[in-house]
Amino acid sequence: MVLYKYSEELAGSALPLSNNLYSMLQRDILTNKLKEGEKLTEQRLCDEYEVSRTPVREALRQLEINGLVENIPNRGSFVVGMSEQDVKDIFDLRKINEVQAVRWAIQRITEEEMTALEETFEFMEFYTMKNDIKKMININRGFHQIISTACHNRMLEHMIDSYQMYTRYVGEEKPKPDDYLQVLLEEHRRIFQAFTEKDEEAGAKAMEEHIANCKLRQCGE
Amino acid sequence: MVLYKYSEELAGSALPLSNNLYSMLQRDILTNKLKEGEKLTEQRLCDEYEVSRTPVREALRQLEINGLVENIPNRGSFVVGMSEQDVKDIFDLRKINEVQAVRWAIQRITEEEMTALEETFEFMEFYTMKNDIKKMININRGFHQIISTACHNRMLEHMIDSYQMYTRYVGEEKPKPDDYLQVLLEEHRRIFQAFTEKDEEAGAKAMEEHIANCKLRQCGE
DNA sequence: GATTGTATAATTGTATACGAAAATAAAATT
DNA sequence: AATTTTATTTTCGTATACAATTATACAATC
Repeated sequence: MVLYKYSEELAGSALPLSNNLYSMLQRDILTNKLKEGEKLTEQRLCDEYEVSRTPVREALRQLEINGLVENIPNRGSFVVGMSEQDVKDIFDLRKINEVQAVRWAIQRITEEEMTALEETFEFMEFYTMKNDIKKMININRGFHQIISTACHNRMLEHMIDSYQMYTRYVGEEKPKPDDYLQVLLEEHRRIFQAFTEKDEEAGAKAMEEHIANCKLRQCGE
Repeated sequence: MVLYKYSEELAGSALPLSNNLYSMLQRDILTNKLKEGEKLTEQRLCDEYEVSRTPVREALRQLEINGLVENIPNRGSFVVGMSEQDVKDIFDLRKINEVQAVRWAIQRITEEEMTALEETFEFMEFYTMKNDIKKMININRGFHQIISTACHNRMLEHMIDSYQMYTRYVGEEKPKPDDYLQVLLEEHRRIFQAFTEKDEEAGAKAMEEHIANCKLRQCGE
């Protein structure tokens, strides 16, 4: 079942998530194709994305909820976007919440979830060996996804899932050092090991360092 | 300016936020008027809320983002709703994040924000004296709002603001003990005092206990 | 009787139409 | 020339229309 999931992505194109208008606009804002402060005229989006106003408006309202767009009544929608500071701040946020998630997950993980986590980690080892960064990025998401599910706090899971997207495209085309995947793998190994040993403190520490490192790698300094 | 804000609410009706369709549906899901699993046919919502399908669809898509509604393509929208466990979980989430917010806020609060916080706290004292629960609930929101702003982490502020709504209607018509406002005021006094003394640890502790108490008061046990 | 196939109705997804508000351009006034 | 006023255009907010999909009802078959 987990195997199926990754082989599906493996078979499919490089593009991970659905390409509905909402995701596309999200991507284009986060990758700065649509710039901070820019006005998003509905008709313009209709033309550029080749859809009618109804789906455009629906997407804009969704973007408004997660703060990527600001809507001023009767005046229009404006890109809010994310500053470099915002991105750093989100890594700090993710750190707090995902550290807590690991703690709860280690306490509450089911056998089935543990199997999935194990399988996923093995995939990570495999694709590190193959040096396939693209696959690793997808599997990495899966790894964290399993943890956020395993903490059995539906709202924390929801929060982690929705905040993950803000940092999704950060440092995407930044050149990676040769040992990038090895380092990433070792960070995940420490997290995974904390699960096998049911060591909450070790898990919390490993996750905290992992996200701190992600922040360093992707934001620099 | 802060004064204006509250006097505006004072003059206005009891209903705090805007009564657009999104807020109304949100309220009706969270107060269980629309029940878990219930299908939300667009036409039915048009009839019941007396609007056309366009705003209905926009609202449904927004509710989907914050997880109150699930949308299955070509089949429709279904109420997800919140279990009692979810509500408890959210208080735990809020605890983690608002404790962190207090820490950062104590470090980073501006003079202007400090003045606003002071003013707000004085309003709390005033309405506790007047024993006006409705006003206190609004001002309470304002108090926490100022803190989430003062932490100067735009994304944490956004998170706190959006998660606040999940517990907004919880225990609303539950009878309150006689000393309810006094107790609430004292909890806030401890938080406020931590700000005046710039004591991060005291602030964190006060906020943690405050939210734990909110959970106790509103969820019981 | 249960199951499959077909016709009908209901519902969603998208496009378009129209009134209202705002932005812009042009004309009139100081 | 600068400012105000008016007219025009653009854009938003909402309603409605139509095609595509799904659900339902009913008949036919096993």
